[in-house]
Amino acid sequence: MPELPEVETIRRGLERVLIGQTIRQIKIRETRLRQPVKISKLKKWVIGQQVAALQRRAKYLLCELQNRAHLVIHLGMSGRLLYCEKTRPLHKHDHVRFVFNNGHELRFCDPRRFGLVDAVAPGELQHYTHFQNLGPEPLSPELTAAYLERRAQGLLRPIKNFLMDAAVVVGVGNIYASESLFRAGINPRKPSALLRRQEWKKLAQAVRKTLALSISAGGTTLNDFYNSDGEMGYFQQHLMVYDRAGEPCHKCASKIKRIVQAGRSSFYCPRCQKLGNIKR
DNA sequence: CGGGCGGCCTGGAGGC
DNA sequence: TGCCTCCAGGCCGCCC
Repeated sequence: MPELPEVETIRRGLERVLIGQTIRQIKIRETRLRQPVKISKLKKWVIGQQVAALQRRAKYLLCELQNRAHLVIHLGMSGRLLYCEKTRPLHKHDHVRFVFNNGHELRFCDPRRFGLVDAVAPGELQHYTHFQNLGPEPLSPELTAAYLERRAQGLLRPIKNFLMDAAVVVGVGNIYASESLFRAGINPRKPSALLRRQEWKKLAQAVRKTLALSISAGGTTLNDFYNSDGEMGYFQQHLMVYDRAGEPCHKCASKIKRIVQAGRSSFYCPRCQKLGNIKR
C-alpha cells in the first residue's frame, strides 16, 4: 500500500506526537509478519525508552530512541499505524501495540502481514540487513539524471521496472512509477538503456516533483491509506494515469492504457508517452 | 547475473 | 446468500 509519500506523511504525523514520549509497554498479538517479530529483542531495546526522533529510510519508518537503538516499522502492502487512546476498541489485525505514558498507544495493523516490526541495537542501523542493498533517496541530491543514466547502462529491462528497483532508487512504488513516467512523457516499456540525456533529466525531475506533490497532499488514499491520525490523503485527486484505464488523459483526452509489467499493472497515455520506433 | 515470476497473506469487488 | 476468480500500494528467493 504505502510508497514513500505515505510513509513520509505518517512519519511527520508521528513526529508531532511521539517525540519525548516514553514507551512503557509493547503488546504483541501476532508475530507472523514478513519476518517473525523478535519479542525479546524489542523488549530489550525499546521498553522504557523515550522517543528521540522519527526518521525514514526508503519505505521504512525509523523511531530513534534515547538509547540510540531504533524501532523499525515497514507497512508492506496493507499496513497501517494508528495513534489513539488505549481504550479504543481493537481491530482484528492490530498485531503490535506500543503503549505510552500518556494513555495513548501506537497500533500496527496489517491484514496481509507483509509488514515488519523490528528493533535494531544502538549503532547497528548502518549494518541492518534490509538496508544493505538500497539505492539513494529520491528526494536527496544523489538522485540526478547522470546517476540514473549510469545505472541504466546496458540494461534492457523496461524503464518502469528499473524505476521500481530499490537498488536503483528507493521509495518509488507502483503508483508513483506510472505517475512519474507520465510526467516525464516516457513510455513505461522503453528499454532503460535507450533513454536520452534529456529524458533522464525529465525523469529525475518528474520523480522528485511527483513525490514532493504527493507528500504535500498527505499521500494517496485509494482504498485504505490513512495517516497516524486516521485521516486520508488527497493525492489521488491528482493522479494522471494510475488506476485510470479507459479514462481520458487529462492532457490530450486519449484513452489511458493498462499493461502488465513484471506482474504489476502499469498505466500510461499512448499519445503523451510514445515508444518511438522501438518495437514491443 | 539480470530480472521475471511466484509466493507470502487477507479482503474487497464482481460474475454467476 | 454463497462460491469462484481476480486484483491489490511490497518485497524476497528461486530460477531461467
